[in-house]
Amino acid sequence: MSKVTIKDVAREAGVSISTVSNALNNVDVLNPETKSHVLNVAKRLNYVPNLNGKQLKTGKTKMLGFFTTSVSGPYFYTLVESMARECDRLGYGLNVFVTRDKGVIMSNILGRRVDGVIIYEELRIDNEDVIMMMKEKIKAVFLDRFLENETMGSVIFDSFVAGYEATKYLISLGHKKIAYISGVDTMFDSVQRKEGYLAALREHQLLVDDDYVLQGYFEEEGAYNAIKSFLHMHPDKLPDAFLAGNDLSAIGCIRALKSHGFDVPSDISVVGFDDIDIAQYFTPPLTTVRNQIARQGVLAIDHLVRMIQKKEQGKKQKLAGELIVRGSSQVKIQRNDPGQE
Amino acid sequence: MSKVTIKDVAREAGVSISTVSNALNNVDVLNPETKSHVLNVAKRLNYVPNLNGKQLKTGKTKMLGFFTTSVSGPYFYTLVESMARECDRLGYGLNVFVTRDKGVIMSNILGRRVDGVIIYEELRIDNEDVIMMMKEKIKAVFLDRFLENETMGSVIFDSFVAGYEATKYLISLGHKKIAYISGVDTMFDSVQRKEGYLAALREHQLLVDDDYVLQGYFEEEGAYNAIKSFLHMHPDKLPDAFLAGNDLSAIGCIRALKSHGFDVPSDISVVGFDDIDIAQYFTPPLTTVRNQIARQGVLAIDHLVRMIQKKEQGKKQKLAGELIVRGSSQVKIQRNDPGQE
DNA sequence: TATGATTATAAAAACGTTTTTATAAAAGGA
DNA sequence: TCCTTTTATAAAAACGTTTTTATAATCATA
Repeated sequence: MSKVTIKDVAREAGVSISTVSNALNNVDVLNPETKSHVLNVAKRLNYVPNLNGKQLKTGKTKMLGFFTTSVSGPYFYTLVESMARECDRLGYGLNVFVTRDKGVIMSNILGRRVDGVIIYEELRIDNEDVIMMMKEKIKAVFLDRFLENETMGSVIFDSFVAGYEATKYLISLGHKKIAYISGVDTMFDSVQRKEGYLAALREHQLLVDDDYVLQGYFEEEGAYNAIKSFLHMHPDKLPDAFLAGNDLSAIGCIRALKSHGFDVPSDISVVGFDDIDIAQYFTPPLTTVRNQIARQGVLAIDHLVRMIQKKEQGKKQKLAGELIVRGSSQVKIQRNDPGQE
Repeated sequence: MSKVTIKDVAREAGVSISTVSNALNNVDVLNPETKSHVLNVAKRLNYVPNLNGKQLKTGKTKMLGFFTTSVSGPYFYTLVESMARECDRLGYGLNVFVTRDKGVIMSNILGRRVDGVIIYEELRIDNEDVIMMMKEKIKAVFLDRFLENETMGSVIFDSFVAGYEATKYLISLGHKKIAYISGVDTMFDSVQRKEGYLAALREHQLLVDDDYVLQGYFEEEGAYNAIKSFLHMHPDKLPDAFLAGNDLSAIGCIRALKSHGFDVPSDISVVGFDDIDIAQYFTPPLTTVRNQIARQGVLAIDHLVRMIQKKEQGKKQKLAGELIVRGSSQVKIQRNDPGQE
């Protein structure tokens, strides 16, 4: 227990605890001398206010919560780092909960451990919970989730358009057989990107083949394995290009292709999403649709803090991607001998 | 404010608040019927205990704090993920503070926002602060820092031995001119690894050349640039091997070497440290000294929780590395033409 | 000089819990 | 039957703050 309390300071300084409180929170009502005297005593005693007492009384914790299923990988660390820094800048702390336990989540949110929350979509907080949060006037911003709800905020990346544009880009290079490496079907981004991909294919009357939709789980290993087994099962159906659900899958995909003796991009083009920090350094550097992850984090925090401090209404913010063309994609080479490798 | 409090539950159930409290915390003193009745009412009213009230009274927050300068990159995300999961498993939450602001750090620690803290060494909390933390009986575990202090815990990786062994390994392959890519000199691991490297060189009467100690800042880009400028400034002093301060620098180093037309490992061997998740998938797969990062996180949390719950004394835990030989290193090839490329 | 307004400080209430202490009823023993 | 235990619940105190209300002293005004 923090030994020295406001009472000790009051006693030592020979004033009342309200005077100490006023001095510490510089409520401008005190005689300047009294104030500085109190402050000196507080310093001398190494007084640090107990935050639990403070929080109980004020109802504010100056903490924001981030609830997620993972913090691993470039997507999450970029996000977390940007949010944590923005919190720090704004005088908040960030509580990171890596859990799927609804009880933990709800007792922390409704138990007022934090003044507001950022929720990563994969948690799929159900409607009932959202309604309860609304009733309790919880301030919340959802990431990568389209929330119909009026009072909650959300920041999403426009994955549909990103998928659509990336596919159109590949088509424009002359690729016809384009495969998609999907994430998990509970993930908004994965689904949206696939929808965009399918829309572009249909628009160009290109083949929509179920075999061309692989499961890579948004992870390097997942994509690697998916490609390996695809090449094994359908050696005759080699696509012209792979559209990977995110950069991590693109990297796994390229590794798998390389290990089978294919060259990227001259044999097969690969495009990813996100433009994670290592995308530009990979060999070959990844063509990708940039998702300003750090910006998402900052926007989410800023919005949340405004909702808390300025009673701002929750709003939807949708960020557009930007196609970054690098070395992992190129114009389709029409080979004379169709059976390469 | 969470509208419904324990008082509301008490009133609605027709009992006293102490009875409600006892029912909720199943203190076994109540008539089972009373208890279940109270529980039902609480559930019906969607009662969630206010954590600030609870924390104030009990003096426990069931939160641990992690104070660090960054959460980016494989090292940190592996660490944070493992700590957050272990916290969740043990019924704690994790507060992540990415800051260098001593005021923020101290007011959160001494203000009892958390029951205990994990401190990443780079923060270099000074001795005065450590003493104050001791006086206040703060439970703390330091990561990657050798704390002389008796009452605080620490978990470190034995970077000296790791550096020594890695260097000896390179020497055993026949390499003589071995360069080291250092991190920052305030980082324990970087310094220790370098010391181990130097010790091994001396032991084998090998050249200790200041030009062979580069600054890579423990980052991919940093190492990349360091190698580039080294190759530019000393084209005649090409080493046989690079010992990179961590895997990220090893990756940057290899990229730079490749871009100059060198092959790794046939021209130059490269060895890293940590065995980050992508090390095995890199091309070539990295030879590295494994640092069980996730294990460090778990050990730190477990130890901290025991210090809190079982009043365990703070102790020092030192983890040994393990050399993982992969594709980025090989026996030195004695070329006839010493001036390759 | 007496009165009302202002200033500076103190006292008390409140935040929502848990925990200690008190009270009342039921049960047990002689 | 009376007294002592036990059992079940209620009341009150406490945690460390902030905030509201009260009090005393000073100041201005008439």
